[in-house]
Amino acid sequence: MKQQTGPAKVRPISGFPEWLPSERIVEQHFLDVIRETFELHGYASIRTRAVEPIERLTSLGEDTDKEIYAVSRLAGGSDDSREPKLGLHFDLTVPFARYVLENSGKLTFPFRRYQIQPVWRGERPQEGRYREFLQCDIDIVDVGELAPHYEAELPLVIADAFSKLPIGPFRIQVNNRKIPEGFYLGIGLTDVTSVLRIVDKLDKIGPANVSELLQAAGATPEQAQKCLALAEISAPDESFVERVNALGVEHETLTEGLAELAAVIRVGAEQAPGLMVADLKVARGLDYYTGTVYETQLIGHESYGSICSGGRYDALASDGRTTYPGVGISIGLSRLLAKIMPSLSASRSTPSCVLVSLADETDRPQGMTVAAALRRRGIPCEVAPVAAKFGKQIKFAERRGIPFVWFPASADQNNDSVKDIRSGDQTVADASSWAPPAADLRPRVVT
RNA sequence: GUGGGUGUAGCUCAGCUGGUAGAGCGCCGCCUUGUGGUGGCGGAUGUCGCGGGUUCAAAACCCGUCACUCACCCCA
Repeated sequence: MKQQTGPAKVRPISGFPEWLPSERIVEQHFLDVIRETFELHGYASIRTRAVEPIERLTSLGEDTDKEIYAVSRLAGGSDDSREPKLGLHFDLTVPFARYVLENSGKLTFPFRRYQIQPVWRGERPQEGRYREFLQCDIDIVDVGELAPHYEAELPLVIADAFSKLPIGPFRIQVNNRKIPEGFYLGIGLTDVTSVLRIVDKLDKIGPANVSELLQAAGATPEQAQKCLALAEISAPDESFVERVNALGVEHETLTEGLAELAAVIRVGAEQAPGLMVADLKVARGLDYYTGTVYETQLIGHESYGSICSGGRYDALASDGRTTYPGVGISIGLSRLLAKIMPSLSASRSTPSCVLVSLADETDRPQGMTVAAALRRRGIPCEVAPVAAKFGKQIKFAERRGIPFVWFPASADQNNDSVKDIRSGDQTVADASSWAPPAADLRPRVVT
């Protein structure tokens, strides 16, 4: 047996990102804003377990199962074989659909909920693509029928949240699955999924390559041309309907999709001009979507992909007798932050606003009393780790970005005083009444 | 899963055709005998990813392996 000389070297695990304290402050700010906004719009919070029976996760599409992380006891023996095999959820919509079925008798419909949790996908990581990441999800489900106006509501909620965050300009692209589906069927292409998948690459590989791939998949040059013509349609208003009609393809599903998308875009144009764009190439990977689909890109970072996606699903939650159609959209918070974190920072790496200094270790009780008085009034603070030269204690605060150092009264100073170490200003202060400027109370996100 | 790139100090990296490790930043101490930031002086830190091979000699060359990373696939 080989002798272990020391602990194994610690290493990051690819695809499982972790933030430093100052970055986590930024993330928490985003979480606070998103949560407040969701609640402002009346969404109730739920949390679901991390695992679902693998069967439930895989019943939705062929592509998903290879991404699922299985969960089992390390020492699981034969007595475990009766339990369902478990997997970590890869999104929040599937667990939510299960939760609705399980609690349908206790929920009131239409039910609107938000859910902020990690999800797991066993993919090869890349920039902005992780194996564990945070999603912030809102969904609305109803019994039997779901009013179409909800499909316009969700992007407006997202826009409200994003407008309060330092992420720059963004655009929500909306499409309706029925449009490409009806269109492809209308021109005689029956493998809708494959065609969608190819057309989805348009931005990345260009029209010529898309055409080539389509023809390799069995389309005629004319069919490929039509697909491209449809995919290239994009409009901030209902004008896309005429442009589609001008292509001269007729199909019942297409007509339905056009009407539905037009309704969503109309509301968007009224309530939030410039936010939504009808973009007929948007496809969305997950195949449980049946109508409206959303993607969101940061303007100027289009090739980064979508940072917030979702859509309408009519058949995801069904117990055989009753169906609960829903519509949802999810912020890929980890992906969003990965892109913009380099341009952001926290004003300090700790919540502490004040460091209470100690002239001598015997003064610690006095320092703790000062700290308690500050905390009673909501001022985050901590007492110096050791009594040291004041210069060292100031440096301790400075390295963490703590803006104030408190000096308790001493033999040569009758009063407590507090120093703003950024300006150097020091004033006499009383722990029962002094307060920092509001802007300094909590760490801020700065751009 | 497939293909490319990279692994040297806490961080960013240098290290030529082999001669057993360096810089900047950061960190610590002192100048500064209880109020920091600038400046000066001094200091600590590496299984050179891991295992094997070639060689008198390997961070360097060869083989393997692992990790990270980029692209494909797919997606937030």
